[in-house]
Amino acid sequence: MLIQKILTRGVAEIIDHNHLEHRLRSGEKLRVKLGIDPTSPDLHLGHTVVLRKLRQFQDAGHQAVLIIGDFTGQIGDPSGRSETRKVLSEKEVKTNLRHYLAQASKVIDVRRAEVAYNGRWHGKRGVRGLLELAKSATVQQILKRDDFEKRLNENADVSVLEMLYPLLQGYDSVAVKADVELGGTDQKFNLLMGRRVQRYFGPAAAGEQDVITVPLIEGTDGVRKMSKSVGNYIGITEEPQEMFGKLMAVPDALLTKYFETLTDIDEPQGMHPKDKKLLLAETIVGMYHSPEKAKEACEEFIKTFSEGAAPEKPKNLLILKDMKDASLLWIVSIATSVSKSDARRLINQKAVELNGTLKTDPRETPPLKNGDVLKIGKHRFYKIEIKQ
RNA sequence: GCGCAGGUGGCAGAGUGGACAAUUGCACGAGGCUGUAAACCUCGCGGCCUUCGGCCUACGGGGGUUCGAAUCCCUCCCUGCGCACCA
Repeated sequence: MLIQKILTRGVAEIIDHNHLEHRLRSGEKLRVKLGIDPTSPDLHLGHTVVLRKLRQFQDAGHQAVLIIGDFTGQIGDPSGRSETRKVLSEKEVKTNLRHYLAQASKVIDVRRAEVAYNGRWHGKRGVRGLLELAKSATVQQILKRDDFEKRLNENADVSVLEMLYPLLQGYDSVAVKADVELGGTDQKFNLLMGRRVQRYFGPAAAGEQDVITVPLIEGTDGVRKMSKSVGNYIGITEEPQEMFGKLMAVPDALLTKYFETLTDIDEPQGMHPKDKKLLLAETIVGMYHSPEKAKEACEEFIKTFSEGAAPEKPKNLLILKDMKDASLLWIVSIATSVSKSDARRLINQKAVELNGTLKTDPRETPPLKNGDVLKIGKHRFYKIEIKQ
């Protein structure tokens, strides 16, 4: 049952499927590798897809091995888009990791996972080791990577460092003797490179790893992959209310995928899309907070958006006592942390309401008192709190 | 190193001495319609203001020409292409 789930649910591709299935059924304890990125300490739902897969392996008694790319992270990973990534110090990597693990623990059992910094082996191997590693693949093979090929065709640059990356990452598999490696579909090339590198280092490795790729999920815009930089993500530490709201804003087309990759329940059939989404949102919020909070968030959501009432627990806006005479413009600007010009536009566009009354004069200095509710746009509510 | 072509707002991409805070598309924001979905329609989208208007800062960095520069000149930095090696 669990084996079946591992092999099918939320899976994009398995290489080599038969081999892996055989090993899973053999009862062997497998070492399952997952590389994590020390540059982004904040996890969003997109990250959980692969973590959930790892969790399934843990539940089946296998050993999770998390690889922290501290070494590669410190050199600065230019892969992916053109923007050069910032280089992280050792300290930053450590801090990020702490946050990462704390958040990941909502999905996997961190205590039972092995955590390894790849600096531990790459640091020792030195230039000689690097050159040895460089022999494990040909330039042609490396350039087959879609991303590289595309960029070459577009005359965008591909650095030598980037070409080395798949190999360095692949060597991690040798170092930790990985039996299986997990990753998003975007990682397929690198994961396969791990197999090649393992083959090259032969006896030192435990054989070639099997590879499971999981789908990348689109973010709240429904188009681009969920990512922090695009801003279409749903963070797993977000407040229940916010998380719920974001999930409800996701386009319907994503429902099936979200149910499959982000939850353990199956998408209900014949239900109104909105109700499916409510179920989805409640389920997911329940997973990262608690069923009670999820229920609360759901009720709150229906109340505020379906019925248009003010929420129970809006974001608080603190106002100092001597600022009580502040203009509406100023208040809106502070609340939304947007420029005054933008705030002015919002007011002009009839997006600002105070206690349910439309406010259109930026210069007005509304008499504020504790508990007043400021509404900006459709879904931003702020509760006024006068502080001494 | 030499030659050529470029570097414009979050991105793409116009503009090539005054009418440019800069056409347009995407993204984004607000309003409408809805199910805070999609699609669609309208408006907005550098900053600041006493806003049918005014001011400031901006077109890779610096300097210059001019009444006036994103637009011309010099210089520096960056990118791509070609040449130079293989021939």
